[in-house]
Amino acid sequence: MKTTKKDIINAALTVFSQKGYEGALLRDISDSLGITKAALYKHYESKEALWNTMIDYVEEYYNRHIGEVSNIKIPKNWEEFREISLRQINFTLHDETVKRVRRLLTIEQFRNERMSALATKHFITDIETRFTKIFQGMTEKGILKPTDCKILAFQFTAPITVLIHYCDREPSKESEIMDKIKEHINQFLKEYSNR
Amino acid sequence: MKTTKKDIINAALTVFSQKGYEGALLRDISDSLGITKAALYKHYESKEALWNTMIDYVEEYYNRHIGEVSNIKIPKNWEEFREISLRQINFTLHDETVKRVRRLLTIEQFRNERMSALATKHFITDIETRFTKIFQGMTEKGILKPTDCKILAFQFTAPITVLIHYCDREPSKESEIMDKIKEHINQFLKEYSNR
DNA sequence: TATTATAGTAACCCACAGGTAACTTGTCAA
DNA sequence: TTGACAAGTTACCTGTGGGTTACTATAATA
Repeated sequence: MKTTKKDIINAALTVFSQKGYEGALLRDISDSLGITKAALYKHYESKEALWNTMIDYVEEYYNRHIGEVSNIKIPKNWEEFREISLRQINFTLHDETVKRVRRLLTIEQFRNERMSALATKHFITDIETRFTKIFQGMTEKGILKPTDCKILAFQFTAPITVLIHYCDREPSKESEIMDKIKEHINQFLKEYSNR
Repeated sequence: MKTTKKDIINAALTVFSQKGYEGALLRDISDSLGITKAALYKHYESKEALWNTMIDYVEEYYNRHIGEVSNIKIPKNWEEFREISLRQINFTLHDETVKRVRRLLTIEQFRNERMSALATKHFITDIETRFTKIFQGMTEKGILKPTDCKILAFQFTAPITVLIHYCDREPSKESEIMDKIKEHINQFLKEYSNR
């Protein structure tokens, strides 16, 4: 059974997201696939080329699973809003690929323009856009009284973003972090529902 | 004029915060001081030792300038609260050492326990503690009606933290990021003042 | 003035990472 | 059956980064 390009990309993502570009060795990647370093060169002409192809993959994966904004479901009430939010948080927090991408963006965001742009898209723009749409939809349905949905979306999501980073850093504290996320959501609902 | 240990630490912080531990070369550090790599070994026995000493310095600098919690001023009204907040944000955003420390923590937080703990302290715990005290003080003064000050502090500071990271990543967008920070503060004040 | 410690230099060593070359093996189509 | 290609291996080259050594210059002190 031969190693596919995709296998290599996955292995690369795992290693790069743990050690960063400089720290990651081609040997780490090849070892984890049970092949030799030289075999990698049958698929990618250099470490740099492997890196770039991996970023393409990462970008595409991310857009497909998280950035996608065309099929957003507008909750019918605040309870459903909570459920949808928690479901998305759980996915983001536990999907292995998404986790690796997040680590990668975090540690490599200052190394090149592309990573920097992706980090902003991932950590700020896309979530904000998504929740802005949700809040706008809820306003239309009369569940939320008219406000600036964009700033509201940012205030709702940013604390969650911070806590997700926290969880990436110290996974052993996941349960208390989840509590804090729920507390934040509760407080938010208390403030904005029924008004 | 001889190179002092402090000079070296500062140069090290600059280089490490730009390239990370692996990416930083002793040559980068020595060059920026106008000395040779070998001269560094008169002061520090290894790259690792230099790194560790630098972290000590970073920790101490941070505690002295930001973590310090004994002399917190409680604002007399919401307008003063805004001023105090903005002053602190401006310091955090522009102090060169603090900026470097933040970059360092960001890119190295997954590499060792010490950095991880420091990152959590820096990005979450300390700011939360500071603003919890401020909100408690304001509650006592009757400016803020009694609530859970801790969660409130978190909800106030986390969005700012996210935007500060954004600004580190894309400094050219500083002015619009500052606008967003101000918008967040305005919205927050609208929500919590006069109630 | 001689001594000694400190901070510096140039030149080197060694381990090792990225990358290449030459050879092998397995699979599949003609 | 065989030729061709893809994917693998071992052994090697080369640059380079961390670290050492032996030597020098300077400034303070006995």
